[in-house]
Amino acid sequence: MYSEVKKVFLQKTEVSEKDLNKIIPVLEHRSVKRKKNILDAGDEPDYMYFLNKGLFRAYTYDYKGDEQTTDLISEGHWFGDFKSFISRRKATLYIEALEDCEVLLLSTKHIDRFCEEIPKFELALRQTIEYYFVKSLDTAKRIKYPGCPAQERYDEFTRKYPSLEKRVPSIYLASYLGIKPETLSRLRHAIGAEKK
Amino acid sequence: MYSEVKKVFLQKTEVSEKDLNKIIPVLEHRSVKRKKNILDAGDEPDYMYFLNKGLFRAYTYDYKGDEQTTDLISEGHWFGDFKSFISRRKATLYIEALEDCEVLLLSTKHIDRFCEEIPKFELALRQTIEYYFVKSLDTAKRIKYPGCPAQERYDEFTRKYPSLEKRVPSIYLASYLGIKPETLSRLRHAIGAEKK
DNA sequence: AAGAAGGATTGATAAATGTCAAGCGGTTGT
DNA sequence: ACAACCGCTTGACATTTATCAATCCTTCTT
Repeated sequence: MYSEVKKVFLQKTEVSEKDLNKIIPVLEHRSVKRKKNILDAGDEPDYMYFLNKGLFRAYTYDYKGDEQTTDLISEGHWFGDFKSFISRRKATLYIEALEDCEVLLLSTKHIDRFCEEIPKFELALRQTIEYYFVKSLDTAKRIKYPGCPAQERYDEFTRKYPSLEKRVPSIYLASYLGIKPETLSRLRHAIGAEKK
Repeated sequence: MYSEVKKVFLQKTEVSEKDLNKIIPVLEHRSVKRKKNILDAGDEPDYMYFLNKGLFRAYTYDYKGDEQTTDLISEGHWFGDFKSFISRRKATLYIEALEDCEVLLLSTKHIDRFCEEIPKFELALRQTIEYYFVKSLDTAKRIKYPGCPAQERYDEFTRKYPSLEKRVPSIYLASYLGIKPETLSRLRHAIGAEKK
């Protein structure tokens, strides 16, 4: 149950085994069924989440009122509405399970306490936020430049996340890539044809 | 010379007047002529910048080798290659003056020292990074969703930064919006016609 | 002041992608 | 098992935007 989150802490941060013994016990556990949301816009910034098993997508509504998938979250990652967490304002994101999921929860209160008590935890938190900062810079870069064909973005995605491509339903992947499902379908088929 | 940076510190952070007296004296000053770069990809993460006067743009090269303007920086803001600064790796951005500029520089060494000596400075730095984090999330959202016409993005820009619209040369604004200069020109003209 | 260079406009055309509509499987629930 | 539904695919067409080329207009240089 906790082996994955321990591994991530030990490999990616400087938090010690001893500190982990304080953190692990306060983690809550939650199962989230497919199609259920673990977070909705308007929720208080009460938790950050760690994904043990399953797959989530984050989405918002665009200027037209249509859902737009902004992020895909796979196992072994901390996630949540970082913007909400940082600013301590209500969430603006929705986060939905694409598969049945197992999640560990760390409350904001505990996070604040650990930041005071465990210097390396504060560092780890900052690094995690920075990681997502850099990721969002890359996302901004990814989405669309004049003349950059959707093909390019799709290829990059399959290169980067080969395993996700099959797990994510086309509608959400298309939205994530900034295209329509029909276009994605055609891209995929065109590739098959190209390779003969 | 330092009134603007003082104002920003006092208004946007909890750094005290007394702390400022330690910070201001170590600020370096640099003039940057139009079309000159204050930062190039490959540079060491040695400084963060504060823009006193003028206008900068940040750019990178896309998959085709074409310049892409990723950011526009106006007076009264801290700027630099945050990704490079956070990770302490060489810069990947280019930052070019669009007008003759006056810049204050704060070295990474001093930043690290102030982080140790002035708790509120560390907080201010984190807040600044978080501000840009949120901004980059919005940028990612801004650029392109399926069916979102360039018009929409252009309108949003003029609403948000009415003063910048006239100062930024069309080629760079177009690139920032993710369209070609010709398209931007047509959009602008179409608006005039619409309003009759 | 004349010429050169670069930016901005305009027009014609082509390419990419969205839209709408229909049909095809596979899954789910009763 | 059957019907209803949902997600995916495919086709025809419309729209948006890029591309290419020509010209105009500033600004800068000499």
